[in-house]
Amino acid sequence: MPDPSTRERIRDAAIAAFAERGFDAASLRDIARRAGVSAALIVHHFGSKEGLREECDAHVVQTLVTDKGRLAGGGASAMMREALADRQRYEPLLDYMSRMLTSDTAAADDLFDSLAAATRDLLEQQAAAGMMRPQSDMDATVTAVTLYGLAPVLLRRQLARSLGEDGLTEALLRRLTLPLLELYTHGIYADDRLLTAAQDALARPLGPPSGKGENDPHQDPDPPLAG
Amino acid sequence: MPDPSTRERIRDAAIAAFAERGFDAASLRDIARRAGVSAALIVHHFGSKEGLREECDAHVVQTLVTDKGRLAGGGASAMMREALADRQRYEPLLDYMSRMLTSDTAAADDLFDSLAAATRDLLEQQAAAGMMRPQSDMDATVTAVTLYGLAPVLLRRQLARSLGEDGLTEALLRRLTLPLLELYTHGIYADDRLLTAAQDALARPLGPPSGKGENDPHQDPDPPLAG
DNA sequence: CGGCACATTGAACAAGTGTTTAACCTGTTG
DNA sequence: CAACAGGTTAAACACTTGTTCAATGTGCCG
Repeated sequence: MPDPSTRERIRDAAIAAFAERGFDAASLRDIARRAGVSAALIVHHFGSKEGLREECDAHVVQTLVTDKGRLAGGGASAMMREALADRQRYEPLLDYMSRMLTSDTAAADDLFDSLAAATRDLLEQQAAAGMMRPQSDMDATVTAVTLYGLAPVLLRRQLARSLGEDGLTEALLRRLTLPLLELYTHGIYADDRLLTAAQDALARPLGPPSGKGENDPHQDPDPPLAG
Repeated sequence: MPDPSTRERIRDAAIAAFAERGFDAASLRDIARRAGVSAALIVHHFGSKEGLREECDAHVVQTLVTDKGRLAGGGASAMMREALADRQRYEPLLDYMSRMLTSDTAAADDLFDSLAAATRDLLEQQAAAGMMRPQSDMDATVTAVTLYGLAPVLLRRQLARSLGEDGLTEALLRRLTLPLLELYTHGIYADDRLLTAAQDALARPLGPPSGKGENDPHQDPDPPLAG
């Protein structure tokens, strides 16, 4: 590719800096040093640090979502495949994305909506192909599956550390493939006990705690951790 | 409870400030104002802002994990149950926890390890009771289930927005209960196609992409999003 | 060449940062 | 009472922050 314009160099340096240290902690002078320019030039080009952020947000969203229609086809898997293939280039983007998704900016909402839409496309496609069990609440399923797909990215540090790997390596992702596909194919529970109990509990009119306490699934909003 | 000591007032104000605006963005003067003291007093009591952070980290971890043995018994569900019951008090803690888990501090690692350990206890307990299907890689399952349990907390803003709720309301958690329990009980897929394909792919020695591209599960590190 | 637009810069600015210092107040102890 | 210890503070310090300003280059058009 031709040598990037100064604007682009600044933008990429900013993305890297924001990804590494966060928006507040990354200073204009730090970004300027990375890009080999002066701090004043950044303001000249982007108006303000906030303007720079908006441009970075937009660019990251476009690169991750819109660009080359990555999501339209293969879902987030294509994204991650590329991320693995060219890790050095994509790592800042994933860091940036994580920071974005936990912030409350309009760009974060756009990004999440795009990801959720891609997830919905994929699931509906699979449902149409008869690969999916009928879902009682498709919107909730789509949102949950999107959340679950993002969790390994947001918590990749803990994920890697917990399984003794160094970052989101291919070995780590290989290792996760089967357990996750098993979960999505058969679940982890051997019978319907918890599910039917929860169905019963939810069928009751909502009211005060039943008093059964610990074992009342109605009060168990976090089945994954609590069963 | 008796009126809290000045130290505790400062610590709680700091937790709220850090949770709301992040460690860097929350200034000592801001925290001081919330606690009704001077900035100098904070340094007097905690040595430095970093010292204050460490004490906040430790206190949050203890409150969420150790205190009253919440996790030992009911897993994160007990935690969330309390969080719902006394939302105003626990919201800062959840915000703080989210920020902590995505930072790279020792306290974050401790917290995650505690959560993972609690998850492991629960799963092993359920396995012993014959409630669980046999898992091919228990460590990976434990880590994944822990990640998935945290995802709704870390992304609670997007979760709520996506399903048209205002925060982690009880209605939202009720709505998620069945879809998630269905997932954990039956999975979402109707047959073994994807799973067996992945098993085959992983059984092959690792090498270059098979050329099948989009449908090669070996290259699909993110089943939840990509199927 | 002159002139104009634009990229680029170092220096300065006001505001805010964490931290230090010296003092003040308020008890308690001898 | 005096002396001390500790909680508490306002003020100052050195520093960094985002931003502004005036100036210097640089290339293009007439």
